[in-house]
Amino acid sequence: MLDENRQARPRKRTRNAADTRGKLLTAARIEFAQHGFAGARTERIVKRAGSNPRMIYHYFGGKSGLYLAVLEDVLGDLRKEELKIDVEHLEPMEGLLQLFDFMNRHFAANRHLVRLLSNENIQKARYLKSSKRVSEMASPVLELIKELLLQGEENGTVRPGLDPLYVYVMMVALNQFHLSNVYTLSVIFERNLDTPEWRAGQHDAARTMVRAFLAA
Amino acid sequence: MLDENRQARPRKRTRNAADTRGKLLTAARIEFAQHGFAGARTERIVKRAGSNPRMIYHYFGGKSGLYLAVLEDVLGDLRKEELKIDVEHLEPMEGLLQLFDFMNRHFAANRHLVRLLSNENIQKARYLKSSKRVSEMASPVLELIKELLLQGEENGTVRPGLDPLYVYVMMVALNQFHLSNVYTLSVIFERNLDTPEWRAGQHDAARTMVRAFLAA
DNA sequence: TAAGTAAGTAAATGATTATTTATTGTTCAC
DNA sequence: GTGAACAATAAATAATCATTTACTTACTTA
Repeated sequence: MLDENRQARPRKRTRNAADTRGKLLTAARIEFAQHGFAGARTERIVKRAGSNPRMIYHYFGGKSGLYLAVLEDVLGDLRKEELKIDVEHLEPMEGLLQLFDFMNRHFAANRHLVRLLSNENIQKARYLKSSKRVSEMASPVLELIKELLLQGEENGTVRPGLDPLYVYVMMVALNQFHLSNVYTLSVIFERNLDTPEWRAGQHDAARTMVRAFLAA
Repeated sequence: MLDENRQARPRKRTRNAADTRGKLLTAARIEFAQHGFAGARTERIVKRAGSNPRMIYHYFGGKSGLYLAVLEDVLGDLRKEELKIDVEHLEPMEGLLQLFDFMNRHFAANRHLVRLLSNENIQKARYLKSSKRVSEMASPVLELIKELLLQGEENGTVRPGLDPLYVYVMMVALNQFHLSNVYTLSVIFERNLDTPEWRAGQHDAARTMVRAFLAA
């Protein structure tokens, strides 16, 4: 059986553009998240995708093009999820907290997103800047926060005069920081913070914090 | 004049171990912060330090050794600053808020620290783990927070039952996130967040948040 | 069914870059 | 002052890696 594959292996060559492209994209997402742009190796990407180097050029024009595609892909996913959020019918405070929980879930479930953004920041958003699709990615969540804050202000349940962008950034900070910094924190404090328990505790504390801040 | 330097330039060779080592370290700090480990180029480091490649091996054993030295150096600086903090004589709440302000100042003034940690996290603290000096770096701030929380709990000015580590991590998160993520945030929201004004506003909001959270 | 185009493979290439080698200059202890 | 150890330089080397070239195989459609 093995001998059959050993030397020649005619390797019935399938031909499926969408599939190959998709596999490269997924493999690249993992590689870039794990090593950053400069640390990523095309060879590893290609190997994981079960393809070969030439295909990166065929579909994406090169390593940079592939990287940008990954970035757009991942941010697109976030956007898609965000559009599903339905909190406008809730009490403002409850709505804002559910938004917070949504972020928490999304980031926890998409660690590569956090890593990719972290890496992209180190390079001062060099690649993201060159994306023609950025405008599509502006978070609809900001608008949502704005409305909820306004409603809450009106019915007296939310602290007045808050700037939506600050609120958004702080929410993301509290949900993302512990994820993107678990490793160094764990080493420095000689304690493994990369556990579901710790994350649950941190989310709890963070949620309390947000509520205390938003309350009138 | 120019001709004199042109071809031979005997280049009176000075000999100063501490100085050369220091210059390499500083140049490396900038380079690694700007490009991450994989993206950093020894050639650029050496050029900026006015030295030459061989010296990296002479003093640090190689690129990895230099990187680790930078990391330890930067964290050592943080530690040194932290030991100067004197807030134990203050009211607990005031003390905690001043701690928060200290962090804000330190991170804002040491952007490379933020970047280096960010990059180190992408690699899952690979190099930091191998440091023999990590134990020296455990932040004394954690103990400080613990004491202040206790005092505040006793005199009824601070919310009881808070875990110092969560408090610490959230404080760092609120002070660091907007720094390590300015670039992507700026692109996504099509608005320059890398300004003193924006940072001041964010610090203000964050401070209010911390106070609201800590209050009894 | 033949021609043309897209998808896929294998291997070479060429650039970049960390690391070494070989050598020279400087300092300091004795 | 001499020699041993250290510091510095320049140039070579060896490894790594993105990118190309040349070629083969599958699919489409006219």
